[in-house]
Amino acid sequence: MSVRLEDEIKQKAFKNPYQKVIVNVLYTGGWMNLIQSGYLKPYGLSLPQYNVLRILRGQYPNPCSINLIIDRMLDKASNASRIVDKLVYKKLADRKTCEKDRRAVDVVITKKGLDLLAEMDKKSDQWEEQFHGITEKQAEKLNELLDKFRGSDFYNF
Amino acid sequence: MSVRLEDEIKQKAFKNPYQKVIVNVLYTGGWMNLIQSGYLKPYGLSLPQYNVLRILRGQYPNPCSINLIIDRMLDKASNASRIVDKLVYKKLADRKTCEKDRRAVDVVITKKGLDLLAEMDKKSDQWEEQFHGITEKQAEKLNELLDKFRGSDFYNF
DNA sequence: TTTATTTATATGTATATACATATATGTAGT
DNA sequence: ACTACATATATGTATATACATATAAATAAA
Repeated sequence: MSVRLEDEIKQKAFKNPYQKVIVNVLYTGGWMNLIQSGYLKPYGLSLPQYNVLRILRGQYPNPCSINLIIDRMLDKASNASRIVDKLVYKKLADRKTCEKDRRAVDVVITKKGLDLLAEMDKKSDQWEEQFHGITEKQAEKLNELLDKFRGSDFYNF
Repeated sequence: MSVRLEDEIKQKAFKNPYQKVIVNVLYTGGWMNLIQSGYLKPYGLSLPQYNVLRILRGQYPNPCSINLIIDRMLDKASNASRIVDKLVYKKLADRKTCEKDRRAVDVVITKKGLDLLAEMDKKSDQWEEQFHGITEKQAEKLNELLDKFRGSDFYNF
């Protein structure tokens, strides 16, 4: 039941292992997104909406500014305010102008939002088990290699 | 100059290494996309457009059907035909109805498309070196772990 | 042959990202 | 106070994905 990447994308082979890492990381990310979407769908949330909602819960009962949300988001988003729009529309979050700095907004998760996340938490362990195809030691090694791989960041090509 | 994921996304810690792998893969993918976009931008191509163009070159001088393109694409796209639209508009590809099966289309890369890719090839080695922060052996190990990680696919939650 | 089903592609809609720019408020320099 | 600049957020545009559905051609069934 092994799933070799070369098979899945029907490519002969890679020029070198680095090329394969590039494709492999993107492919694995896409695969995870698919699974994650399946998990989120019954709750009517997109992945970015879910992530922002969890960021809001992380600060609760304190408010988040849009900048704080952007800071915490994985994929830098210039549209955090539009994602918050959706959450506010669904009444999962409240937004009002910040008293101290009237340029900023205070975004807070609502009771409805907290309840929804609590509901989702019940299934999250079960969901995460899909990703336990490797041992804990291997997962640590994988993280170490990914971190090191990104370390090349400073080339700044 | 190490770039620990916990620092970058300002999170305390992860519950377990599996959770970190999930975030790490997505984060690394986003990081790669950023770098890749920087590389593609001067040529006026988006990443999907670039990938499809390379698929077309891979078949040249034979034509590709939309289905073949979808098959070869990393991230299954229901909109391969719209990406081809853009390439045709930029005269990087030609599209015409297939003679043998008039439901299908024959998509072929143009001379202009081949020239563009040739131009880009010159810089691709230089670009890929950004991803050589690990040794070749480590890259192989990384691939092995990612493959194994995805092996859990069959849970089908 | 007529009808039904499958297949290949295209299109419409909602949501998302990336990028540029607009707007309003805050802050610093003079 | 006045001006210049920085900051926080919002908005517009182009492109992309995911999903559902439409259209037309091919194939199978009757």
